[in-house]
Amino acid sequence: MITEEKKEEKSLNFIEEIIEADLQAGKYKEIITRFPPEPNGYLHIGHASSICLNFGLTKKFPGYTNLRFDDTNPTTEDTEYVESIKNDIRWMGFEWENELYASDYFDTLYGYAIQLIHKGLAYVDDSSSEEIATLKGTPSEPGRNSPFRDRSVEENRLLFEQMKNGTFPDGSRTLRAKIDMAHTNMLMRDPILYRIKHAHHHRTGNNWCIYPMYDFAHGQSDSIETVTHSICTLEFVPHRELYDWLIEQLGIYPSHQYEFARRNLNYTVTSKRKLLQLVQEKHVNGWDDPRMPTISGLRRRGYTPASIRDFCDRIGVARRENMIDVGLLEFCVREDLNKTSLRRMAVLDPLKVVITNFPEELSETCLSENNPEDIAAGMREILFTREIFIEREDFMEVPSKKYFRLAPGKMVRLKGAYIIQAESVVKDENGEITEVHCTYVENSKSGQDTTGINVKGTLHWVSAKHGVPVEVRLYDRLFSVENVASEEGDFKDYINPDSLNIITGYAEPALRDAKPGESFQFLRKGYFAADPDGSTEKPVFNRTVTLRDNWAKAAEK
RNA sequence: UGGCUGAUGGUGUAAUGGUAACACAGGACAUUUUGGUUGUCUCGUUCAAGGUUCGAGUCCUUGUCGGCCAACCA
Repeated sequence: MITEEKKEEKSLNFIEEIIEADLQAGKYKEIITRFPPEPNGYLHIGHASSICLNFGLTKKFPGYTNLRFDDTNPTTEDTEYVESIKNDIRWMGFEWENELYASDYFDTLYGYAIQLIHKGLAYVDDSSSEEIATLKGTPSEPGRNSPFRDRSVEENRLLFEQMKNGTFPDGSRTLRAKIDMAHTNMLMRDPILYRIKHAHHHRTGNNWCIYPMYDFAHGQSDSIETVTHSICTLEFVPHRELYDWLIEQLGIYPSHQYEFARRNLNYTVTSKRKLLQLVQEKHVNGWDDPRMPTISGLRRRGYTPASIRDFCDRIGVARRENMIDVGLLEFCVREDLNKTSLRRMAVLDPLKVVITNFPEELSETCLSENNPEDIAAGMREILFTREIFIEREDFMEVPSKKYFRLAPGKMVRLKGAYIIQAESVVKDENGEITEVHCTYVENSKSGQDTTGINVKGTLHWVSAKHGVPVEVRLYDRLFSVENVASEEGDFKDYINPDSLNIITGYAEPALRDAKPGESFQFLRKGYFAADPDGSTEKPVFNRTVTLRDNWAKAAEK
């Protein structure tokens, strides 16, 4: 038997297993999932995981996925967020079946509330929020009944109607489910279903002054949409009991809730509250600042949809607490960009090199591949001149052992051009090296080298005559500690002060035509994406990620 | 003092009572006109103690440790 390679099928995650079992049991012919963001902020890498899960499920199994905005809290929500969320999901490469809003169901939800009142399962409570909290008890002590718990159905109906009609001020009354104030699950101790908020809603305007709480909107919306598998994160586990209770009492379509563990990334915060704070207090330049873990930030940073999807796929789905190394995300984008991005040369920290035996006026055409991973990307022309820039770190007057870049008397190859040898250095009054004088080796031109000389180092370079200045934004992680949430004190104390370093470098002229969003590999330096702030006169590039750098690792030791 | 939930290399995820695997990270070598890429090799793991079983990461018991739950947020 020579070939027995049945492609190892990737094992299913626990949610896929549930779905497969449901499908096989004939419980459903197709499945319906939903991605339910609240439009109160921008989507981040954590949402990406949920998006890939929910949309991925209905790519793998028959069915579809809805986009539903969980817009039940008018004071925090805005259409700006709605638009950005839609844009980000599409950019990620997913399309929803229906665009829906919890606010579209306000009438239905109101009807559901009336039903509960008639069944004697809901009552209007006049208690203040403090009183409600006091009577709630604690996880280990039972709560006590509200004095308003035993109002008649008729009285409740009337009061709830008045709540709806705007008779009462904010906070003066709530509608509560009548369940059990001694329940071991705190959420079952007569949860609030409706609260009064005289606030403008981004979609329903001033039509309503009462708004349903999450627990009275989410499961009901799932049910209205006949969502089969309602997937959320672990902190909603205690809500499931209430989710099921409401569906049962209302006698509506039984959607089911399944929970997975939120993905945590080290050196990163993904709390919307904290991200909002970073934006509002201008620690970053907006939601799409390339240091932000938002989808829009990652996009501007140069991350590709494929790399983010690959990342989500690799980290998987489970129910245990986790802390994922942000290095994996970087690996994913390197892997993607390595295959697709065009190579260009840019010197970020220039040191002038004069090739003393090269003619002053000559601009010699050299060829270099656009992408060694993709022959079809072809070659491009670059101009070689007597004066060029190399990276300052690529020259050492007194080289350390194993350093095989440029040093006095040493030879290196200039990528796509000639082999040069360093002869002497020019220094300023501070002893700082300002120029390196070299000679080039005749007949050593790239592709036509007949010298037989073997050099270990190959450097990137830019012609001093033809190079164009570019602004380069070097990003580093936004936080200097691995687990920001577990640190004492204010999370902002752990912001990395060096998360952004703006420099001016010299790049080959082709980079002037980079379109915003386009990604390049700057040879030996990393992947860089053109930023919309740039122009033909002054291109701007964001460093997505550095290349792997074994030399830097070795040099550290 | 309660309820819910979880525990597999440094990290993440598999193994569905039958050889603990895959990826990332780390290390070594080879290849390379990017100290990139690629290839080969290497490193190291079932929370603990009992029990059931021919056989336990998986089942049972007890314990230990972690996470979540007392917003008119979602």
